[in-house]
Amino acid sequence: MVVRSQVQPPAWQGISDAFNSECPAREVLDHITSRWGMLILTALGGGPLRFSELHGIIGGISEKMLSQTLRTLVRDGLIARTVEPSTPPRVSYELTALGQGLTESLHLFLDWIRRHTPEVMAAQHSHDRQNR
Amino acid sequence: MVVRSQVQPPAWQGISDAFNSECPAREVLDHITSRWGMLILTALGGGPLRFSELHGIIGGISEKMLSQTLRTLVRDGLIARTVEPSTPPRVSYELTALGQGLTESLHLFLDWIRRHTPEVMAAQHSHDRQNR
DNA sequence: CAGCATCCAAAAGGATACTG
DNA sequence: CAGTATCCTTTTGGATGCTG
Repeated sequence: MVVRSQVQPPAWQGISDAFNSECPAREVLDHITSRWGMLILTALGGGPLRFSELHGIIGGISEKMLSQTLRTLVRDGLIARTVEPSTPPRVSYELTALGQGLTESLHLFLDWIRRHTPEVMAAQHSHDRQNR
Repeated sequence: MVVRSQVQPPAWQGISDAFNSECPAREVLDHITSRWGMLILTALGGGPLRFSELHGIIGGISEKMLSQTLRTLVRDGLIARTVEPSTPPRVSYELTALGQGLTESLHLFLDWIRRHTPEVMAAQHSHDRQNR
């Protein structure tokens, strides 16, 4: 998942460590900003949800990718998985304290997107007219 | 780039429109959180940079992906491309007003990652020991 | 320098079928 | 219900070579 570039200087210091492809922060960034990671984390911001609820809320995700992304995020300590041993089994996912802190900055980011998507669409159309 | 799922209800209303795979906000989200988009936008937060400077700063990116991602972000109106007609040509990229606003929430997000990467790594190792 | 075009390898991701 | 396993398609992305 992390690109290993051999030509990096040994102790690169920049605006963010994530610029360094060797840094573990880059892996964390990749997990969170993966195609479905951000949507899953944001969905759980409203409280615990079960597998099928997540599947219903997030449009277009396959069961495979939901389960796969959840596993990664659970391993990262951002999401907790709870199993109620019943039949049928009830499995719910919720943000850990760590994940909770993350989603606060995440919400600001998604809010920005929601508010400014019209401007971006306008820019796209304007750009497409230029290059016709 | 956007997944077209036909079973979405016509007027889905959720926490964020990005949950709807039909919504243009999802495309904007994908562009920004694409593998290199976030790093490029953050790098430009410090001021205008030329193509080769970006290539040097962002570890592991190929010229192809840099150029491709830049084109998308320019089309989205987040980045401006300026050409000085000289030989050799000097092309510089900088954030537009729109892109500037975005990077503010982006910085909060990357800051969180930088501060909490150690906790995530600890969680990963703890999780790996559990499932050994 | 700042790229685009082409080709190819690798990874991501979807559909389907199946399990406890 | 909550997944896993398999297969297969699509997408991503790197390497290389070429251009104004």
